Amino acid sequence: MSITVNQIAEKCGVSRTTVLRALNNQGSVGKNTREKILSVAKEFNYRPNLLARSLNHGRTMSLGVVTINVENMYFVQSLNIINREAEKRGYFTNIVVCDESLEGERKLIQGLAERQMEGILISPINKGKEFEEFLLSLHIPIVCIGNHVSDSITTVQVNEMKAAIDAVDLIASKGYRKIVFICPPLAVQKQQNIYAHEQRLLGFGAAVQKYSHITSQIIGDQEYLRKIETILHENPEKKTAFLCSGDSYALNIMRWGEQEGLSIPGDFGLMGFDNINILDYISPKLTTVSTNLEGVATTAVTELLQQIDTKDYSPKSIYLNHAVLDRNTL
Amino acid sequence: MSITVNQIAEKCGVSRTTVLRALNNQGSVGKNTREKILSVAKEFNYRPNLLARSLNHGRTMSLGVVTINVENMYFVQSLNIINREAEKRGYFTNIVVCDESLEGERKLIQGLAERQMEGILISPINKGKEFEEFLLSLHIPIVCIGNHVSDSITTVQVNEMKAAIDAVDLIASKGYRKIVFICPPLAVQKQQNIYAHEQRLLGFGAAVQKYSHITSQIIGDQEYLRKIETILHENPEKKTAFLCSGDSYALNIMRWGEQEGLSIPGDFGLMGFDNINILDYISPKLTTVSTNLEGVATTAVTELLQQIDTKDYSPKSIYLNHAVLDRNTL
DNA sequence: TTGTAAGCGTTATCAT
DNA sequence: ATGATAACGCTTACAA
Repeated sequence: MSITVNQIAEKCGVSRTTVLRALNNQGSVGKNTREKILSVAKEFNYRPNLLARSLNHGRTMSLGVVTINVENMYFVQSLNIINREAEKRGYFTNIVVCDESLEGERKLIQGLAERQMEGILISPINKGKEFEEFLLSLHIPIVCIGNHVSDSITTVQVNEMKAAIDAVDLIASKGYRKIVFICPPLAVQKQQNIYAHEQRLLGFGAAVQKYSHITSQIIGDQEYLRKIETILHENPEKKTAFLCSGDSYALNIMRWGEQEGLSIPGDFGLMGFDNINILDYISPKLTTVSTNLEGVATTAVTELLQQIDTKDYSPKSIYLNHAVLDRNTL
Repeated sequence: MSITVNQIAEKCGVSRTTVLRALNNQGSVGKNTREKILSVAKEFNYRPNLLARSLNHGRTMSLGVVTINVENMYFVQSLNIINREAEKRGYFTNIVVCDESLEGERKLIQGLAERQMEGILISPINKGKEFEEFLLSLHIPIVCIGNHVSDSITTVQVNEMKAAIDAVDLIASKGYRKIVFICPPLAVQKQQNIYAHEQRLLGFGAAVQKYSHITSQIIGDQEYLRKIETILHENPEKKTAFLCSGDSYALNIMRWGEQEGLSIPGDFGLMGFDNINILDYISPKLTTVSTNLEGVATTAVTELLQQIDTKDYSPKSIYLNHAVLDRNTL
């Protein structure tokens, strides 16, 4: 605990108002008193208690950011951007990690609200009516990044469905005759928010219909490597590509392919989603879709700060553009 | 803003003391009053203001963690661990990002202290007497992870010097005749805390002396790729290995080698430091040194929490064991 | 130039 | 079973 204004006042034999005036350089203070106050403050390392300050003027100048899991890589890239943007505007950014727990995410959001964060950014793993109501009940500006909870909550995202359609079009244009979509287990949909993946899946379904000569398949479970193996064995002649709803699936497939002595795109085509930053280190260069995380993050903070400023929390849906990155695995 | 205890009291026509008793389920409250209070609280989404609560009993149950840059990968791996460990003990973890700015780091630490964090974890990029005094002046438990500031500040780390010696020994045992150490620009040492790298460099120097048949060289600037090229051209017959003080240098060298059509370890040996988690996705498997981040992080939180509990902030230096990971690039 | 008093929302102590 | 009061550290009128 550092010294308080009251203690300084006592030590200097003046009132705390005077101390405040000296410390904050406002109002007028006698030269001697000012000097004495400042010297005592320095000597005892006076440091304002921001809890007290915030408590009385009702502002903390702090934002909360809930992140799933820092090893996840996806959302992590946004954190620097969010932080930089918030700092420019004088806000302090508090990041908390929910470690993939649905319950944990709720508790953290609650905790941030109780700590009087002025706004919260999330890429939520919770979903559903109850969660929506929970968020709304906080009466704090909240912006969702990537994952959509409800139209009553502001969301910044890319059009994932359209992105998936573009991805399929690219694959089709390269002459593939079979496209397999790899995504998270569909069973978790009931509890967990995988909106982005769902949208991509929808896009995939819509897109493959356009190509009557292309067969399609969906793999939605953890055993995808084994299934891929089967597929490649059963249709050795058919030019097959795997479209992954997430680069990390693609990376695992690359690693597996390497072990099996398969070449990409020689033996099969591969495409990811998200353009996570570790792709820079990986070869061959993965063909993927950039979901414009930088743009999404920047827009999300800007929107959040604007809601705080204007006190207008009316929900918006903001869509940014994605980009198909045609690299070396198709 | 949610409803406050006072407002509930007013609405229910009772005193705030009674409201508190009802909300916290302690003391005795009449059945009717209790029900009324609880229903009003629920209706208006009562949420305790933790700023006020903390102000009152002087505890925030929050820890601050300062991270350099989430793209950096090195420290990021610890964040989940820190968070998990702190949560077990009932603490809330606030992560802030300093974005590689020396000034930023100081400001953030200050900000965390002003927000009454009960303890702070840092892998500091600042160094020197002044910074040390700054940290000490906060009178808050602080634990440094990896980078050392001064013996007056508790630090949890591995013996980097010994680790570097072990690395050199491994390289020597594989028959290399020239070892080149790649590290950050030495010019930044004056301002920036690169203690771990300095220690590794010292270890490197000490180790190569033991081998009279091995020549050594140190590259401490950004142009290392060009210099490596020159070295390989000039001594084509000499078996050369590059020991990098950080896996990301090694990854860049791998990428470059690939572009140049060089094979590892065929054309040169390569070894990194830290065992960052993206190595899992990279092939060939990089030979490196694990600096036991998990252990360091766990120990750091535990130590921090202990200091908070016991109110004994006396500085310690805690060393954990490293492990040389002999994989496929030597 | 300096001080007094009330208030932010919560809690703890001591009454009734 | 309920309430009054002071306190945490800071801010902001409003005096003097």
